[in-house]
Amino acid sequence: MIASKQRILETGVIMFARKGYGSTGLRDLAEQAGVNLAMVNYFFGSKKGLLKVILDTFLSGYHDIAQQELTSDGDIDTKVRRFMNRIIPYIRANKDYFIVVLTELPHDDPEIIEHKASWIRKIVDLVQDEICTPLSAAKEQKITPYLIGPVMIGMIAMRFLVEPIFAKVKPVDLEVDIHDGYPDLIADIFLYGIHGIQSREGEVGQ
Amino acid sequence: MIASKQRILETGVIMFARKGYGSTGLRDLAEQAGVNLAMVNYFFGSKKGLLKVILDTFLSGYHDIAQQELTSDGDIDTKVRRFMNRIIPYIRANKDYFIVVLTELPHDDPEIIEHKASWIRKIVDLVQDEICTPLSAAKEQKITPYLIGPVMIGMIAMRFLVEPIFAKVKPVDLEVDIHDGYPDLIADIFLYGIHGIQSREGEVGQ
DNA sequence: AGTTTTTTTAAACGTTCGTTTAATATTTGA
DNA sequence: TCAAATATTAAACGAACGTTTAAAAAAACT
Repeated sequence: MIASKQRILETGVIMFARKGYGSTGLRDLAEQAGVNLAMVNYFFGSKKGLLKVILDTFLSGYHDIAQQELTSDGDIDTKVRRFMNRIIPYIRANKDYFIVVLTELPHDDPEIIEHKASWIRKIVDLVQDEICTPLSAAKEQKITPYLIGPVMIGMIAMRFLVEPIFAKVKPVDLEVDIHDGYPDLIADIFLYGIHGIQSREGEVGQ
Repeated sequence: MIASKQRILETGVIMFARKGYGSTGLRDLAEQAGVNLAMVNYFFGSKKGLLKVILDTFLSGYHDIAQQELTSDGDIDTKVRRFMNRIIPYIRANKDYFIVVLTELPHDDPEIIEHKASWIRKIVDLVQDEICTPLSAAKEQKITPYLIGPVMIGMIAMRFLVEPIFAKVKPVDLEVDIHDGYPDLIADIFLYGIHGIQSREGEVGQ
């Protein structure tokens, strides 16, 4: 990719994540990227076009990982653990992309809502086919991807959404919490939780 | 509260949630609320002042619930279950507030970052004192509120963040997934998960 | 080398932005 | 009932917005 276009994309991700899409001005962005104002529209058509590329870039990468790790061999535990061990480093390496995607996810701009919906649809289908259906086959039907999907992603995701504000709150470094075994730890919490509610009739604890 | 002020607040929550703070214009907002443009600055000082009130309103309610349900009697399981049974209906009843808070959480506007940080600090301390410390006392130290907090909130929260886009994706009604036992279900997944990783030496599954 | 295509620039377009002002209407309280 | 405080209005402020244009510079190609 042309250096200027690349610089605009990178700067866009950073600024949209830190200031929000609507609060980021194109003059500000162009200056930070070291390019002329008109280059944004030249390469991306519009401000919204830049946002679309950012969303597509992250979500296609996310979908690729889900596709690879959820559809290949193994039982549910193996798949979940494999998925977590790839998706968490991916998100961690693309924190600002992730923040832009999550903060723009609920907004209802008709031009970009289709972009998001088409990706989400694919990912929901993957979780349905590879996790929910096998789970429901083993036990009685009760878990849908619309229920389990957000729970699983939420366990992973919220950390990165609150990290910028945690940085202002927590005295020490936050990275130490994400050690080598972190993806396995999250996978274990999730799997113990899912298997727990599937196997019991009574109550947990007390 | 004065009717006009109330209407501006309610409309602000809805529009910030649907379009984003930065992409919402004050003229648009005033017209939707049925008030004069100047009333926003009259009652809230500035656009940013309106956002601060929205953040404070939701986060103070959130903190009150955490305070009440986490500091009163009971073991960890009881506290978590009690908390979930109050916080999920609270978020559900204030979906748009919640979306505004979450989507504005990572942004670094110095004027409002202190508002967010002071609330987050209090909530982190609660989770630390009431959940992490008792957990770590029972077993060896390894869980911090910065690790467990986002996991717990994420399990609850992500649903409401993706709900607007799910509505475009899922053919049927999403509300059916949130039945009466939903908070207990989430609490169970969380508690089975936490107790699972605390009690094992080996691996879960396969 | 000369030609075509692509990239970059400076300037201006019209619009919308958040905010302020000063005058008017309404409500409040003595 | 009349003065004081509060609420509401229309209009305007300058600044910033996203976008477009036309010309210049650079790169690619023949």
